[in-house]
Amino acid sequence: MNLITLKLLKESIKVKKEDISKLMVSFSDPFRLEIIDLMMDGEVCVCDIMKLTNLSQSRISYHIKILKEAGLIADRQEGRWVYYSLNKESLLLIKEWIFSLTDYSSNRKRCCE
Amino acid sequence: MNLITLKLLKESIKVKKEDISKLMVSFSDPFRLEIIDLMMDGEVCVCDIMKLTNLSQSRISYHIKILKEAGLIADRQEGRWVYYSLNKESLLLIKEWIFSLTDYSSNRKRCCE
DNA sequence: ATTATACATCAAAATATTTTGATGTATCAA
DNA sequence: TTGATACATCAAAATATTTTGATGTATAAT
Repeated sequence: MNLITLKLLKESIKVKKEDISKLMVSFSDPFRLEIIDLMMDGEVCVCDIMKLTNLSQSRISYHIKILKEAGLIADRQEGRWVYYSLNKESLLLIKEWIFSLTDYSSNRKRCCE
Repeated sequence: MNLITLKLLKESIKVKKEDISKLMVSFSDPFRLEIIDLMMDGEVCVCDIMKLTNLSQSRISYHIKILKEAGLIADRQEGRWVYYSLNKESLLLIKEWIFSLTDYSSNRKRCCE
């Protein structure tokens, strides 16, 4: 079974483990966390990230691509610039998943038999 | 700067990006999510996981090791069996981090300049 | 003592991810 | 229309992760 049950306030929803793990891959690299951290203060372009970190342009574009493919960030082009920002919907999905982990994981010994 | 600021209800704490990313690596693989999912119902031994999934013993031990090194799970030996369970402290750390992501990430355009 | 079970660990192979430097495309300014 | 800027993409190399099958260690049952 490759689904995870998120037990939320009102209802249970099922989410594919692959979707969760793909989102989590976003957070599994310190450089991506750095980029995400910058986005918490608002939109950033690749050039902002270049100024604020020591990462090369293509390296940043690569990590941005990972984040985008996971659905974690949105982009908006304005002339030559592309502004990236965190996608609140996917953040909420993660939040709900973490909630179900922390709120429902039992203290029961021996789950099986 | 390799620290992340978690802005919590009462205080701000700083957490190393490497610690967060290591925890997040735990969730970045569907097989580990499967194992974590099983642990939500209580303690499991490797043999339980073998029965409930199609993973080989050494493969499970490998993933368990990743989870353990990230600090996500605790273990308890009882005779020949080792029982693994989720470590609530690290789950809370993740929860707090996700909170700071969702609650404080701004809608502000252009973070820089 | 011998054998079986539960699990860890190891080295090699298989895969996947990340980095680098180069090149390509679009936008804009002179 | 030439040159510069912002960024994406590419292929190759560098690295890291994952899987496999074998072997090792402890515990326990016979």
